[in-house]
Amino acid sequence: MDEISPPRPKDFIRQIVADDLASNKHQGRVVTRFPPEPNGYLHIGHAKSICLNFGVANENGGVCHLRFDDTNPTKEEVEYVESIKSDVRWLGFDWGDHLFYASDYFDQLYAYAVMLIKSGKAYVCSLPPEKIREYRGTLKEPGKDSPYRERSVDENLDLFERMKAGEFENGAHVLRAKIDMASPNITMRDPVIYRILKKSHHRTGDKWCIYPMYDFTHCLSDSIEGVTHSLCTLEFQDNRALYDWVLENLPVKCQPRQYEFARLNLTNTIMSKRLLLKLVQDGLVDGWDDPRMPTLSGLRRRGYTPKAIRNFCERIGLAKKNSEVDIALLEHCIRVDLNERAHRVMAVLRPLKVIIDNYPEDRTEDLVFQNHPEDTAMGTRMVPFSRELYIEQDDFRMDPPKKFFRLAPGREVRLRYAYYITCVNVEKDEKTGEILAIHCTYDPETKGGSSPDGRKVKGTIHWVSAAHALEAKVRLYDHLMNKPDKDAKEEVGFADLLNKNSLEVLDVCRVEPSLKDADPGTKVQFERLGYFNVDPIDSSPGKPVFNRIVSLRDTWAKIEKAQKSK
RNA sequence: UGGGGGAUCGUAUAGGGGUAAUACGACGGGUUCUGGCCCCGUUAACCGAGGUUCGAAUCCUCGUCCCCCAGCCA
Repeated sequence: MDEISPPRPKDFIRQIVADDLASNKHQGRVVTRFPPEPNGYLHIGHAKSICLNFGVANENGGVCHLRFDDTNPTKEEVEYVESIKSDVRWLGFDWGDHLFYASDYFDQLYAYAVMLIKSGKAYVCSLPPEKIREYRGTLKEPGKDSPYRERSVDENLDLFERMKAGEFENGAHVLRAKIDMASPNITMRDPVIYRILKKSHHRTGDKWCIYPMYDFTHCLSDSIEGVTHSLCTLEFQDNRALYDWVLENLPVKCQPRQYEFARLNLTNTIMSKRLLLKLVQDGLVDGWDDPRMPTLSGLRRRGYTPKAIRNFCERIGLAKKNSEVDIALLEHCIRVDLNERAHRVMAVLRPLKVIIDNYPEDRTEDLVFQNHPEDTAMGTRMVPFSRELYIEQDDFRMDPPKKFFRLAPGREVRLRYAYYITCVNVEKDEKTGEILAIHCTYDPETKGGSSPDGRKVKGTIHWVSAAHALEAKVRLYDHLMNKPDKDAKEEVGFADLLNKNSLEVLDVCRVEPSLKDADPGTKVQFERLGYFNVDPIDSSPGKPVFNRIVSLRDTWAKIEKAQKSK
């Protein structure tokens, strides 16, 4: 019998959904929604919400709607709508026919607002913005009633109608719910539900000059769509009272329930739309899809796969506690995915010339390489070998430290899938002492990488044939932000946190010739180095540019670091 | 301190009265034609004080600390 691993314990949201299903609370339906505002690009934090909402629906035979919360035309653009749709699709989710826009409901929303006025539960307030703020009170002190609070239903109806007709300027009047100016929950102190915004909307054009506020729109949109579980982040906990109030005071068909979970925070990462925008605007990154950005478009360009991101979102868990996930987990997830799927190839990032003295000058051999050492189904390929090669500068030391298993004067190592070579001489610039080339001899008996006499070599290094290698540009990415020092005496600002070394461009790397025509978006493992993506934008035919997605775990680097700190 | 929330290994999550578990990380070892992958092991936590109970991370009481709310943003 197969071992069945125990199912991962359900998070609190999934427990609620399961309980509701068990008690038949929503007649067996599960309807969720992912409700982005089209005012920016999606990032890894949104991925958490997307995976949750679509995940919960998919797991329970339900549906998840994609609904744009487009109630503020001053901030929203079609460009964002399109990028959001393609990012959600890329992540691997399908909303089917369930694509909605809050703006589709503007007529209904207006009608609902009129109902509220008629039942005496909403009024037009003509206080200017700063007075509204003043009347709202503070955290400790209750607010006081607006002088316009007791306007007659007829006057309210007339004014609201005229607001809609465009008779007033921005800010002249607003429609407010009449709830309780003394409520300890500030959200309930007669919240504004409609405001005048003389701005054309990316979907409704100039039809409207009044637009509903989030609190009024969201719950009603959920209700109109028959959403059962409305999942949002923690900062909306106070808003839930208003969400429920609106639905309870209007003749709606169904009452969805709102549940809140903690948003994702990641170490070494900023997630705020404002700061992300600042990075772009200040030219600190290359754009929204800079491979260092936590945006889905940035991660995609970096080379992260949807599968890895989904897996990550599954593993971070879900709770109501504010937390910060270690970015090492994200990196772990992409390594797991690519370890399984990426072809292994040879690339030398910082080339050091090696000359095999006893290898014929005019000879070239094609050697057999595994595309994936653990998956023979991925096949083999031929890689040329010749007298002059490049190896990694890091793989040679004049004076090897302890535990250094690579090449050094007199040492023998294996060239992966090729021959054993022994370093016999080092060519240096007489003036600067710079190493120009390494002279080695090879053992013809070790072709393919193993010796008939069974002798062992400690190290295996990667290489490319100098004459055959392709010159390529490679970008090494590191975390965009440094981790804040918890022991720091003073609060450090955004600028101090920026990692100045988040990008290193290597212009003259040498990669094996098979990479010449790699398609944009191809993900490979440069053996012993890391996983790399063929940049979809800067690569051109025959001239791939590689983005490092993530390095391989590097045990030697740790050993060396430990040695140096002694 | 008006209201709403939250506190479990370094980090993120399980555990809903009965042996505090899993993953990432860190550390050590095995294996190895990648110092990768894989395998094994070690490390390490219930915010505090009372109470209820044979037994409390879990239930109760009182504290402490952290987060959110005073947009005509979402």
